[in-house]
Amino acid sequence: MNQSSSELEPELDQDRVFESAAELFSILSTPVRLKIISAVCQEEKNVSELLELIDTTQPNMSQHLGTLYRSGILAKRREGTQIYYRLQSERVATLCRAVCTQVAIELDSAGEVDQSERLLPSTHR
Amino acid sequence: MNQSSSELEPELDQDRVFESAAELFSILSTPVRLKIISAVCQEEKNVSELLELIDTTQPNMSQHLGTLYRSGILAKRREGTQIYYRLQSERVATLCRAVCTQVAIELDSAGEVDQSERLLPSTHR
DNA sequence: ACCATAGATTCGTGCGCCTGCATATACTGT
DNA sequence: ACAGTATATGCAGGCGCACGAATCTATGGT
Repeated sequence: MNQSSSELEPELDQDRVFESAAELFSILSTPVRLKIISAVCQEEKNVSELLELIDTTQPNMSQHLGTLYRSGILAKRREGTQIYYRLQSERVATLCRAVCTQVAIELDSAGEVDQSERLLPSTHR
Repeated sequence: MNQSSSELEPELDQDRVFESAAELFSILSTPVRLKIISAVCQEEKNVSELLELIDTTQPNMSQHLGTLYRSGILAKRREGTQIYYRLQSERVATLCRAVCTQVAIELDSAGEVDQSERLLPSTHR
């Protein structure tokens, strides 16, 4: 029943950890946001530049940027009328890179790979 | 406009990668499912055992197990009336472990750590 | 064959989130 | 001060999903 790693930390903390982790995963569960993270991964970009890279409306972009900013994943910097967003959490960047790389490999080798080791099947459901 | 890593792979694939990755993140965006993964991380468990560990109803548990099974994250094995679930995708396990460990560290050191490096703020709004 | 138990499925409800549209704010140049 | 561009915000529609309650299916024991 007690599966916490340390007896000093009650399992109540376990719940909070899972909730926070789930929250983070939830923020990353949108293709647009993943594209944004990927776009600002190397260098900061302003909203207009992001709009050229990612196919969405400006208000929608702004909304997603706001979500990523409030969650602490992105940071922003004003320069005149433009606002540049950059990656704040390097951990998230690493996470996204790792997952996207894996998924890319899985997708690339379509059905050639053993089903039992697929990270995510192409036909989900 | 063209930001794909290799010119052999059109950016269309990029979209599919992000979509699949987002789908995976979406599956992991629920505390209950993270708890399930954590529970079967070491050894397989049947539904009753999982119900003792995780506070939810039986139908709800079955639903989440179905989602995790269809997505290829879990595998199941029948033994009499009981059905044992185990981890199918070791990559997902590694992913969850890494993230949960990080989040745990962040939560553990509450406000003692530099805000600029938080994986996820505790007050996410 | 019957009953009990383990687990899955169905249905309905409510909430949150993504999206599009319209509008508002902020800064620059003249 | 005004016009124009860049970005943010408010609002309403719609879809998906998590949850609860009831029901169905399957297996084992007697």
